[in-house]
Amino acid sequence: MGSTRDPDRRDRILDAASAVFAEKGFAGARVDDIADRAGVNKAMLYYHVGDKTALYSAVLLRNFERVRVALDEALATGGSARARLEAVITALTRMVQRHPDHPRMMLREIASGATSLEPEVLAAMLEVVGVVRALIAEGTAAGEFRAIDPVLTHLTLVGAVVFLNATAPIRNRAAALGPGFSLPEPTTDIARFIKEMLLDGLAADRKPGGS
Amino acid sequence: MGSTRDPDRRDRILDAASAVFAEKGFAGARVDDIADRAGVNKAMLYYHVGDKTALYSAVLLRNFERVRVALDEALATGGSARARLEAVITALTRMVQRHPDHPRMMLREIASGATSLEPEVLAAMLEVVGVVRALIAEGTAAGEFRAIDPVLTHLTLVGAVVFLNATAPIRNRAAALGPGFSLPEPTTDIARFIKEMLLDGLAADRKPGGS
DNA sequence: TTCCTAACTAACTGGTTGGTTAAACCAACC
DNA sequence: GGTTGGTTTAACCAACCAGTTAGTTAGGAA
Repeated sequence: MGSTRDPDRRDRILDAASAVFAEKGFAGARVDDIADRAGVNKAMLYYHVGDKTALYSAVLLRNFERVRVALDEALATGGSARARLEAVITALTRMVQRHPDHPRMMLREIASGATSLEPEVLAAMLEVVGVVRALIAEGTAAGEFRAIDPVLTHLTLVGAVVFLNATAPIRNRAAALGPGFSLPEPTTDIARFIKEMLLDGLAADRKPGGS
Repeated sequence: MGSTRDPDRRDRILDAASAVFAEKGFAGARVDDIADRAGVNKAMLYYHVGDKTALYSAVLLRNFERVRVALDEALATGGSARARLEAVITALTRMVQRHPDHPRMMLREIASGATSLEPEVLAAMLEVVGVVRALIAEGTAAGEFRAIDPVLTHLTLVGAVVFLNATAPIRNRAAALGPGFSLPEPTTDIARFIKEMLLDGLAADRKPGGS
């Protein structure tokens, strides 16, 4: 039976937890803080979701599901592998900007070696990785992309999207320190940059033989 | 005056702190744990370095200095901007693999928005960024690189190096879960991949008109 | 009305943790 | 052999924090 008082209390709890975990990390997050932001008594977190680790896993699972849905939509646009890859980059960029909590949490997970990531969450992540990997492999097979490692390519892509967006606060702080460093880019600019960079490379003259 | 017993006790403390901060993050790190790993009494940390935040900043400052030196060496090899950029990528990759603590700490800093990064540390970081940024700008001016945002390019580059290396543990865990996912790459492979990817792009056919 | 159960709360607990302190130690110099 | 001053230690403490618990509220069923 759902709550008689507030049916989506669990969602509000997960929202608050996502924000706090992203901001402070697992160890830095205070359960009382999460409860306060969610506007509920702390014991309710334990009643509705579970302990701190269960809360953490629940947040990651929900957030990965969001990404998976967004990627499925991007792939559904059809077209060439390149066109779909561009759609994926756009979707990822929009996702990262609309729900910045998720990449922030994952950055910390990567830093810690994902030692505490539950198998369930790991599986959700691999599902997302698989989508992009398959797309790149398909593009390579179709002759659209160079023969290139699909997993490393996927990581470079995600790394670029996450880095360019997640470093925005640090760049703003840098801009405040010294002049001529600021880079307040609009959403579309970052996505466009990544597409150009990854697809066409940095070199002005492309060497065809340079496998 | 330095310690009469052990002149590099401070270095040993910083080494231990670096390892623990990288593994657990600032909030997750236990001062007692750092002291144990350094093989000293906890009070020695406060005597030689300072409190937990001072310890953290001292570690980052030392680690950034290492990166700066490595980049200076890479730039000193001379040659075209492209050649020097390749040297930089090699140096960064080697650096990340030899001292993985630093990128792990910085990943967490990026995740938290660098709100707790002291100005002194921020300046050390900007110095490193400036080196690569200048090199890219020079290459663009010389016609070697396309006209492209140097800071975003730098971030993409660093993001790729860090991501491809820092995700190794998570990929190994993934490989243990499902078959056909593993990617145990040797050092040089990752550096070569990044060079090809960033310089020549992903596309099999480069479109010259693509801005 | 009475009883039952899910939802909720305030207050507490037991363990942890960053930081301190007073005393001890030790090498050098007089 | 005594003194000085940097170095080291064990023990301690106050604050903090995840998790629990005893008890309350409200709505629906009998």
